[in-house]
Amino acid sequence: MSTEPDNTDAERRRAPSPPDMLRLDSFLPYRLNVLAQVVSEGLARIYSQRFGIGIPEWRIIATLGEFGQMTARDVGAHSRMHKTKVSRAVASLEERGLVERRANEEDRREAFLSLTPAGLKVYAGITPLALGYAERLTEGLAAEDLETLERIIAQLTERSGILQQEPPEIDL
Amino acid sequence: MSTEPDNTDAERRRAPSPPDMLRLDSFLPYRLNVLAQVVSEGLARIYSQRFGIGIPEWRIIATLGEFGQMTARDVGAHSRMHKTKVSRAVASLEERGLVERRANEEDRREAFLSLTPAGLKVYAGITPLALGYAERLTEGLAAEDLETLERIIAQLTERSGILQQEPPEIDL
DNA sequence: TGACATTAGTTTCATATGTAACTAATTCTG
DNA sequence: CAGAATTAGTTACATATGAAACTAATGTCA
Repeated sequence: MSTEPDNTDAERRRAPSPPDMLRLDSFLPYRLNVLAQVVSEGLARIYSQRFGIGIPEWRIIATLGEFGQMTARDVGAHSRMHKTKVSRAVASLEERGLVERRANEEDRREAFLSLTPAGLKVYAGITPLALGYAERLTEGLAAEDLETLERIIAQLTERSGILQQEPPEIDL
Repeated sequence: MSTEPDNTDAERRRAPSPPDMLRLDSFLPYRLNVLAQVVSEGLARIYSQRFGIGIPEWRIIATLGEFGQMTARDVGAHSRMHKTKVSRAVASLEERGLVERRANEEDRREAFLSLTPAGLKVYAGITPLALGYAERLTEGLAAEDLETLERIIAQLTERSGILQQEPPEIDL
């Protein structure tokens, strides 16, 4: 009941004893996760202490800083954050005077969010630090590799979205 | 290349009139995070329901499945999980009879962890699903791009480790 | 040897998170 | 139009998490 015959043998190294061998060090979901986590933490270390905000708050500030005015729903959709996470982070930012809400008179379920002047200041303070971090992170890479990376990330992100739709019921 | 990489916030307090623009859609830490999350969730969707285990548990099973016998410390170091997360996940797996501990008689602080036969069965069940998922995820990519991706991920992971000013307790 | 430091692992505690239930507003259907 | 269904957003609750304190074993060094 163990094996599935659907592994391409091209890059499949037949490994030790028992079942299908999974090499974590070359397993893409795992590698991606480790990298993303380490990068996120490294970046957060730069701004969290200094500006007293966490990752979800920063994402909201960055999104509003870039797009100006959005509903909570759109912020969440764009940054792929759960709506309760967005709701709580926005509440916290509003309390601290960094974000303000303006009710949409045409649909009063939603509200437009935007940065206050104080919020813009935080945005302006963190942005160069964030850009500097990304710059230091990638400064060893060839420009061409960086381009390839961005293209592949886009492809994979789209593809993984598509995979969600497919029937999660495979055989077995 | 654009700005000074060493901007202490004292120097950067006043922002350039329009703040340095941050485009989230091409900001690497952000893109990486979105991708990793979406991929992780997609994979977890496949095994969590069916086998009743979460991400930390799966990582431990995968690590022990690959390396056979390790201490909790080494599992954590290899999979980059916090030691309390490892501790709790191992406790849960032991309770369910998927992992067993064998005290190290030469150093009784630590114990060797390994998969039980039942744990091996879960490992054998999930592994082909995980490999299949990764396969479907990347099947649209050119083999060459995939190689490049893996190389860059390795480079960035190492680089981001170096960028940590205050290394917590992670080696590798 | 005997304090002191270190290490593996656990537990405590406060916080962060997601699911599901909820409110209020809007849209859809007949 | 009424009532059902949907949607934006919040809240309640249970779980997951990490920092720090703790336990027990080992290492260090005078």
